[in-house]
Order: sequence, then C-alpha cells, then structure tokens
Amino acid sequence: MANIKDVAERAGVSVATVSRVLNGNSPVAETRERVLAAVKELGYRPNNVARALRTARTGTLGLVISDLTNPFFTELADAVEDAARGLGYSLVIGNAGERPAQQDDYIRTLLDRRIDGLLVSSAGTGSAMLGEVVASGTPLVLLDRTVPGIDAPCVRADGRAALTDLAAHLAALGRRRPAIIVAPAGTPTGDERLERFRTALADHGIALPDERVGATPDLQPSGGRRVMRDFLDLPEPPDAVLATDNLMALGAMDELRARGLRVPDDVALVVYDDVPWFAHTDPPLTAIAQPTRDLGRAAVQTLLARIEGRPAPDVLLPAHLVPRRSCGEPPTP
Amino acid sequence: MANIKDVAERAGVSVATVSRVLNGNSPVAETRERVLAAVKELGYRPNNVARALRTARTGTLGLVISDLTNPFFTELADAVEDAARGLGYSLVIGNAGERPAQQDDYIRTLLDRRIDGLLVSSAGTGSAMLGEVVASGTPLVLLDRTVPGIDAPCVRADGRAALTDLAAHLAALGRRRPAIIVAPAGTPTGDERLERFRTALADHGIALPDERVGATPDLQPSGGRRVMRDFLDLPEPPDAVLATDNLMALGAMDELRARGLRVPDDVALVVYDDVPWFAHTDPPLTAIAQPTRDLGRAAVQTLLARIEGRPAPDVLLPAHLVPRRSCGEPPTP
DNA sequence: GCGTGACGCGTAATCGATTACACGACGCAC
DNA sequence: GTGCGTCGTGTAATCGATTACGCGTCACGC
Repeated sequence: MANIKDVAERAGVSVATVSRVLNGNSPVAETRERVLAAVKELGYRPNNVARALRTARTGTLGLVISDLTNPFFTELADAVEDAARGLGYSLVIGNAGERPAQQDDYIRTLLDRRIDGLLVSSAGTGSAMLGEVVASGTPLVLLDRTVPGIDAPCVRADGRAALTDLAAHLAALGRRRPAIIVAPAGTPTGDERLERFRTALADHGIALPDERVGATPDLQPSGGRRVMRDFLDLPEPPDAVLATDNLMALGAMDELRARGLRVPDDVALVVYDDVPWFAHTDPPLTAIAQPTRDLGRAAVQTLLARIEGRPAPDVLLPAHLVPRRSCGEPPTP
Repeated sequence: MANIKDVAERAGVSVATVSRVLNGNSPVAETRERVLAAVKELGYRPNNVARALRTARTGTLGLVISDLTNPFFTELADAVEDAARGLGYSLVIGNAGERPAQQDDYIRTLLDRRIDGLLVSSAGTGSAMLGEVVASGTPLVLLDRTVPGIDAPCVRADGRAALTDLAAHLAALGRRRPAIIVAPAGTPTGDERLERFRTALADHGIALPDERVGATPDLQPSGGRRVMRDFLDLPEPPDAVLATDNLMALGAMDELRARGLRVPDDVALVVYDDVPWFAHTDPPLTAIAQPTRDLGRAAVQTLLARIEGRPAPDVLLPAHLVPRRSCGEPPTP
C-alpha cells in the first residue's frame, strides 16, 4: 500500500506538505491540487498505526461486555457501537462471558493496544485490573454495573420507578405472594432490585419473605428454572414472579410449562430487560424495559467527556414498566 | 506509562537488550534478571501500536457482521472471537446492520487500521469495498454468505442434508402442503435453501408451488409475519412452513397466534438457525441447526492460513435437523 | 601466541505518520 | 534600498518498538 512518501514524491513535494494538505492544520495553497491528485491516483490512505503512535490517539474505544450472547448486552453493545461510530470512533468489543479472568485478560489487551477510552460492564463483583485501568490514566466508564471502590463514572438504568409501578400493578391485579429471582447476593445490581421491589411491595401491604427470594449462581436459563422449581415446591407457592434477568426468565417459563401451569392464570411472570423476543412469547411478557440505546449513547458521551478532560458525573436513566399479558391484565393496544 | 527506554535505563542496558529479553529472539544471559526486575518494578507493558508499526503485524483481526442483533450472528461473532482469542489475536467487530453502505464504511476503517485479516458475512448482494480488500492484499475470508466475483475462501454451513432430512420428516408426518419463507431472490443463501428444499420435497412426491414461496425484503419478524399472513389467506393454506431465518420465524408465529391457529396441530413450523431461545418456546421449535461454533473456528483457521500464505479452500460444514414438537412428532428425549 | 568463532550486547536505522523550527520569497512601509 | 512580517514549504526530530550490523570478550585449537 502506498505511503505518504510515495504521495510526496509523486506530487513533487515533501511529506510534511502532504500531511498538512490532508489534515488541514496549516494553510497550503499552490501544491494542494497536485497533492490531492497524487492521493487519488495512488489510492493513498493514511496508516492509522503510524498516526496513532505519533499522536497518541488511536481513535478506538474498548468495550468489555459481561456476556455478549445475553440479548440485553447484545443490544447494549450495538447501541454503544452506533454511538461510537457516530462520533468517529471505532469500537473493539471484548466478551468476558461472565468470567472475571477473561475480563481481566481483555482489559489488559485493550490497554496494550492503547485505546483512547474503555467501557466496562463488569462480570463478577470486583476486578484487580479495573484498578490498574484507573492507575494507568486510561479514561474509564462503568456500564450497567457499578464496581465498589473504582473511581469512575457509572452509566446505568434506574429501576426504582419501574419497580414501584410493578408493585402497584401486581397489587391492583390481586397478586399477594410475589417472588423474585435474583443474581447472587453481593452483586450491587441484584441487591438493589431486590431491596427496592421489597420496599415498593410493602407500600401495598404485601410481604416478600426470604423463602420467595431465590438466588441463582449464574445468569442462565438453568438457574432460573432451578429457582422456579424451588418456589413451586413451597407450601405456599408464589402467584407472581419477577426474574431480574431475561435469561433466567426463560428457564422459569420452562419449569412452569413442564408442570402444566399457565401464565398468567396460575402464576404471573415479569422479566427485567425487555428484549425483542418477549413481545413474541406466549403470552407476551410484562417487562421492565431499560433504555438500552440511551444507555449506550450516554456511556459513550460520558467516556468522551472523560477523554476530553471534562467533568463526567454518573448517569441514571429511568427504566419503565411495559405491561403485557403475563400478569393477567389485557394489554392496552 | 513506562516505555522500553525507561526499562533500559533502570536495568542499565540498551533498549535492544530489553526487547530481546522480552521477545526471546536471541539469547540474553547475564542481564536478563535485571531486565525482568525492571519490567516488573515499572509495570512495563510493550506499546502495541509501536510494535505494530515496526513489525507490520497488529495482532488484530476484523469481523464485519451483517446484523449483530440477530442471535445467529451474535453466536457466530462470539465463536469467532473465542477462536481468535485462543490464537492470540484480538477481534474488532463491526456491525453492518444489514446496510451495505455501513459495511463498506467499516471495511474501510478496518483496512486503515491495518488489521492482519478480515472476516466478512456480507450484507446485501455485492460490495465494491470487498474488491478493494482483495486488491489491498489483506487476507479475506467470507463467512456464512458467499459474494459472487470475490476471490476469497468462504466458510459456511451446508444445509442440503438437513433439508433432505426435513423433507422426509414432513412427508412422514403427513404434511402435504409445505411453504417456505425466504430472503429476497438473488441472495445466494436464500436461493440455495429454496432450491434444495423443493428438490428434496419432490423426492417424496410433494410439490412446492410458487404461491407457497414467500420472500421478505428484510430478515425481520415483520417480514415473516407478512408472508405468513399471505400464506394463510390462500385458498389452500400450507400445513407446514419453513422460515429460513430465525427472526422471520418469530413474526410467523405471531401471525399464527393472532389467528388462533395452533402449532403443530394446524400448521407445522420449522426454523433455520437453532438459537437457544427456540428450545424455550411453546412448543419448542423444530430447527435446522448450523454448526455455529465450528463455523467460527473454521473461519478463523482459514483466515490464519491465508495470513500465513497457506492454501485455504472453501469450508462447508453440515447443518442438521433438530426435531422438536413444532412438527407434531414428540421429541425423542 | 594468535587466529577464529560464538556469544552478548550496544548503536543506529527503520516503520509511517505529525509537527516544531527554519528558511526563502514576496510585499509593503520607511 | 533596507528591514520586517507573512506565507508556503522543506528539514529533521519524534512517537516506541524491532532488528541488522558491528564490536568487544572469551574459549578453544593449532
């Protein structure tokens, strides 16, 4: 591939002039046409590696996502990528697959590649490598999941209003024995959802006892199914279940079907994360929808602020309840 | 961040020695310990940008995927990424969103970044930029979708055996009026699936007339639903429908449910691409499963062969039929 | 005792761009 | 005519690594 020297030779100018014409940093008059002609004839494209070395800017952002095959994160990654591209950045996606070791591996690689900034939706609870990112001075923004002790802005959804609405919704429909399927205790996201759901239910005089709080080790259908099995074996099984992640909801549905129970007649089902599929299930699932695309956009904007040295506060965007038929009320079309 | 010069100074050696210790290219004895100590103390990590400039190897592969939010491609991307990482490469993913212009945009960017090789599952039929990739000498491998006129190996699934099996399966279950939902004519993948399905059915004396071949402009649920609507409005509606993409199948199911029709009692439904979700639908959907992870692995291996100058033929991996309940036969557990 | 080769290491060129600095030409004012 | 500012351009340093080449040291063999 042609380099800047080839262009300079062909145009009969120095490499500095070619660079100036292409970057428009300082005025170039007479020779401009000749340079542009040479660029076109040779099909010259600046080598981004060399440019990055010199300018210490790669034009690349990194995104480490906890599980790319989880539709919520797929959509989030897609939104981040759209936003980044719109601002002239390209994006390197690393998929941690919910494995902290792999996550650290990826962060390491991205730092070595000298990306301009890093977005992380962290798998697991903590990460030694995240401390290193901060120490290295690479701008960092946490996405969807906070990490205690890490000094970086966090962009995520605020589910409180939605959970309040959900409690009211379930109360209005006469559900009295709610249950919740959460990630293992200790994960900030899960704890917060549980806490808030419980509080909101209490406002309607409904209790959420510990035996109807089921934790799964992994965010997978199998875990959701196991918890639902335990719920249904209770002396007083729940009449409404909130799964705080979409994959766990799938497993929960499987168990219900296996027992011949019907949604919403026997058990109401609500899912956190409104992935497109849930509008196509039978019945369509009531969901708590996170503003995924807005989250992606806000995350990139926050990261850009950090890159440019501007102040970047946390961002909390409201999630909202999307009532469908899985709680018993007909949807308002 | 510390660079190689800092390490050299601290260890009291030259930068060349540091480089040699770290790369192990030539023997270094005496000073090795001092260098390693200095590396550790400074937390030195080689700058990959500089290394890439010097060696003309970035250690990065590019993947341009036609639609990342389509679960089939999500899994494919995940598989490619796993395979690449296993071989010491990182992966830049570009999502074309089925827009040829965006795809070209991404390919351009990746070429500018001097990636070592490129994988493309092309959106649309042709692409001027793919020609440029070949011309630029960047190793290229096509994934899942061939592109006529592009001289690059293609890695994809061979659905012929699965379609043959499917025809037999449907015939055995007494289905006599099959239909197929395909991508618009002209896309090699769609044409091939249609052709093969028709041939395989003919072997059982079953016809696939044109009125039961429905094309959608986009690979989306809405398109699948529209085609299914037309099918059901026929004087003789089909008793079995094959959707050649998973998203189209979702739309088709919506239309069936909206009309109160039941799967498989009224219409059998088969979907191309066995994404995890289909095991959780009601009823679980009979699917044609592509060997997604194997495809990803084979694609990376083929690309590596190209990078290293080894011969790289096309790869065809067999898809297979996964019978579930959506055609009427109980699944064999 | 000296040539020879292996070994370990430093010097400097190199990759392809950006950019500080300097210099020549030109125009204008005195 | 001389001095000076402006404009356009070239020269060369630089980013941080890799690596060809060369030099000094040492062991060995004759």
